[in-house]
Amino acid sequence: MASDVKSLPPAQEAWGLLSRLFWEMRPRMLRVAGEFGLTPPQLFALRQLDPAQPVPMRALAQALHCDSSNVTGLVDGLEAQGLVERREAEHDRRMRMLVVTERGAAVRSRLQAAMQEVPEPLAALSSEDQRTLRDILRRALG
Amino acid sequence: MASDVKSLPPAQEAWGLLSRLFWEMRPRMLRVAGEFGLTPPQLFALRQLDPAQPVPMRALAQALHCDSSNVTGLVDGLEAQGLVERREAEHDRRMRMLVVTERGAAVRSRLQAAMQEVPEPLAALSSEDQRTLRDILRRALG
DNA sequence: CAGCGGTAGTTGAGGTTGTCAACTGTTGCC
DNA sequence: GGCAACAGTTGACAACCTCAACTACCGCTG
Repeated sequence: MASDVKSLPPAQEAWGLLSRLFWEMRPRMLRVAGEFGLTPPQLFALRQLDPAQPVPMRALAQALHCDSSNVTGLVDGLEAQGLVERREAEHDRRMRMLVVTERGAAVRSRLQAAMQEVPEPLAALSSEDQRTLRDILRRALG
Repeated sequence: MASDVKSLPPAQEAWGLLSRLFWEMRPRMLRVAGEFGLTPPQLFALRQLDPAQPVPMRALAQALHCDSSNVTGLVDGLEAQGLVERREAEHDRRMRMLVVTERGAAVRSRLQAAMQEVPEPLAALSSEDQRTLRDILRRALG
């Protein structure tokens, strides 16, 4: 029954292992979001925003692969916590530029640090494996 | 500004690249769920269930990292589509065993195949890179 | 065997996410 | 000026998710 695992193509087996890794990281994401008083979608939204460069809400909607009307509510939440501000755009009064506040940038930074923490299974690899893994992923995604 | 990217520890850079890969796979997951008439949580639930071995709902809740009451509604949906059945447990009448129906197993199988399809960036790697990647991930997660 | 603590699952309240359709205000172009 | 297109909001509606309260059941212990 389990013997056919051996016959999987290498890339497919690798992808399966990666899927498992990500599934196992889900609780951590939920925990981090909770620690910062954010819901997961709010966390993704804040992570997506760049404190150094305001973007219109439309851009955030595209980045999150969701409807604009959804972003309205999401930003409402972030704005209510003082993490983000809606600012009028210079040359187009239809747009509202999303500006990450100072407090928002601080939260985002700590949040990023928590999310970027290397998962145990990868951290346990040898230095050489870590470097090789990085090199391969650079070739794939760089 | 971007120069500090080079100074990232290999494992952390690798993890960052993997995070990006998974984020990019999100649309595919949403599409697959839609194609089978499932919502993403329902997809995860069905994927989690083993057609060969019924489990109590409690086990599914733990596997999904969510509350039991949530699973009630999730299973309601799957059951309404004839993909899953609630069956009484043999020796403990508190439990309801979740049984994947024949139709459920068929859907689950096609769904798994779609999700297991190797993402483009990994598929584009050389055969050697693919094998090396698999070997490293086996060491990390095997 | 009666009772008691603990467990499995459901229900209902309340808040968030997400989509779609309809709407307002604005822009760019003919 | 007029008009199609765009940005964002609103409202309706469905789903998700948690918590607290509840029912039914188990197992143990006195």
